[in-house]
Amino acid sequence: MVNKKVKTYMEKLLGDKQFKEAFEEEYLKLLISEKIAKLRKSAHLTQEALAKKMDTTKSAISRYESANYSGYSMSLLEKFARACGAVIEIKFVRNKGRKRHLSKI
Amino acid sequence: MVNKKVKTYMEKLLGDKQFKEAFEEEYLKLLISEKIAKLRKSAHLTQEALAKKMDTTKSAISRYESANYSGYSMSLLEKFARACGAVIEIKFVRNKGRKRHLSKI
DNA sequence: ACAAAAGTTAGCAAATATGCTAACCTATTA
DNA sequence: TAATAGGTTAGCATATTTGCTAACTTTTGT
Repeated sequence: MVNKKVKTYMEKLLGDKQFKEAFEEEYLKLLISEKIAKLRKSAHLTQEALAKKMDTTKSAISRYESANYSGYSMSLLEKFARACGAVIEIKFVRNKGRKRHLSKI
Repeated sequence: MVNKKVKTYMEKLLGDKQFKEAFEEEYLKLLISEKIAKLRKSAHLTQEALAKKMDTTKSAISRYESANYSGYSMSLLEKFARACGAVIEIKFVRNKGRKRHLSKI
């Protein structure tokens, strides 16, 4: 667990809507690039070997695994997963609390 | 649970690599269109209301929720989720064993 | 039945993702 | 040292996605 001061500071920041949205977006990107790199490695493939399986080039793979890339498409991630012998699972999780709805009251 | 004959037949089909890949891809699409439509409804938004929140138009929303659409990008899904007060979780699951079971689908 | 609201579809311009080539960097190893 | 393998970066052409308008169909409510 992170230091408590940092934690409360982050909570404060995350209270700011604008910051929160930007943070979540950046964080997701980071997650994806990290995850696909990890997936490739777990399949014991070099970027070039994977590129061959995906009908693309190693330079493209490098781009996708780079932390500041953001243009992922589902079809790309699907190809990525398949070439690594995996399957994608995608889930939408509603943030609890905050917005109530009239119908719920 | 599906009828047993159907189940074994599906298992046989899914043993065919080509079929399996096509099936998984189509199934994922279906899942996404279904999931985002469900998400929107759970947020009590009409397509038009959601479109406003996402800075687009209701015709676009309709397209994304249609079962034969396949061009999803992560940034779009991200926008979708945010506008509905949700967060995306994405996971790559390595297929370990050789046999797939319908129960997992 | 009627009107309004909600959802669908087609076709277009602009924006964005993708694959490619080619040059470059960094380790590892013969 | 040289050579090779793995990875990174930039710039370009093509392909795909996205938002838009406008007309259309379906559903809902009175």
